[in-house]
Amino acid sequence: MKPLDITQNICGIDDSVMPYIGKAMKFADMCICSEMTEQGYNLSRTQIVMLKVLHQQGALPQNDLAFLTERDKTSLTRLINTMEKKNLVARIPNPDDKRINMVHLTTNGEKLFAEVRPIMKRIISEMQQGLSESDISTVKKAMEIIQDNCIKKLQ
Amino acid sequence: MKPLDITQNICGIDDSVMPYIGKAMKFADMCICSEMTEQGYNLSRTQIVMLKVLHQQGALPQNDLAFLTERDKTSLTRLINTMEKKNLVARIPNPDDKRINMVHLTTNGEKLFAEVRPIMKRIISEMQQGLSESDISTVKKAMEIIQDNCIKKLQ
DNA sequence: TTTATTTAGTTGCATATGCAACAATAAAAC
DNA sequence: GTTTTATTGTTGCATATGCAACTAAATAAA
Repeated sequence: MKPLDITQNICGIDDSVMPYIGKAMKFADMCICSEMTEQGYNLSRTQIVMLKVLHQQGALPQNDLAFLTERDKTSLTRLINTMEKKNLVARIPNPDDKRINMVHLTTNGEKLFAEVRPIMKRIISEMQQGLSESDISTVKKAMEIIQDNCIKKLQ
Repeated sequence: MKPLDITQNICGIDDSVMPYIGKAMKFADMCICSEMTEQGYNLSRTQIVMLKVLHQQGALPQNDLAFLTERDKTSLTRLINTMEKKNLVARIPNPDDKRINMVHLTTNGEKLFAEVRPIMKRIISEMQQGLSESDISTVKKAMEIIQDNCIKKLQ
């Protein structure tokens, strides 16, 4: 049986950065997840992002949370369900507009975020070891350009 | 209600490229999916990648396909099921080793890939509009570094 | 004021993915 | 040659996600 050509550009078509960012993202997620488990935390990257947004912004309606995190509102509903069961967040109805649930960090959620944050910082600096400041800034700029191009196309 | 701070770095913790690549990836996937639908093709990026790998490498055992595409073998099993139902690929048992299924592109699969390939090329060049050669090469290099760092950590 | 429209959130359904456990086959150990 | 181990692929379960359809509440239109 002929050997595999593992040098080729697998995840995309021809000359694009897509396969590279896709794979990097995948491995980064695995890395974060495995490290969190090792440290005894049962948290996905998604959940950590929620903790962070709520920590920085304070309580938010679900709709705003969905918008900020570029997530479908139904997906957000269920994510908040999960995090509520874990006692990380709480829904508090807005008396001024009964349609709205304000999502709060619980004390426990704040505590967990404070514990997890330095771990995340370390993981990220380990993952980005070997990238120069300029590399990082180029990558960010490039990703923003791609995002903008996509948004233009999607409208 | 206080306004949202939508300028902040949402998808990650502090100064990392993760949120940028995550979002770019998400939008790129949406873009590809929407464009394919518009053109009358019911194909995900994942499926297109499979078509491409099989086109370039010829028939492969499921295990090798899973390895090449960095995918769980159970996930691959079900992806091949889907693509087999759509008559894009076929499983052909290997007579020399009865455990192995060789996954082939069908004639229909080859045909579809030939049709879809130029569309993908166009989408990608549109998405990368505004990136210089050097940007692209920096991004690729950076993604490989991140991937390698992750793999080291995961071992 | 009453009706129509819009908005926030939920649920049903379809789909995708990963881990653990499994069956069938092949290879290694004895 | 028989037993043990490893490999290939599948299935069961749990989880995540998105679209369409829905309910409840607020706003606009009549």
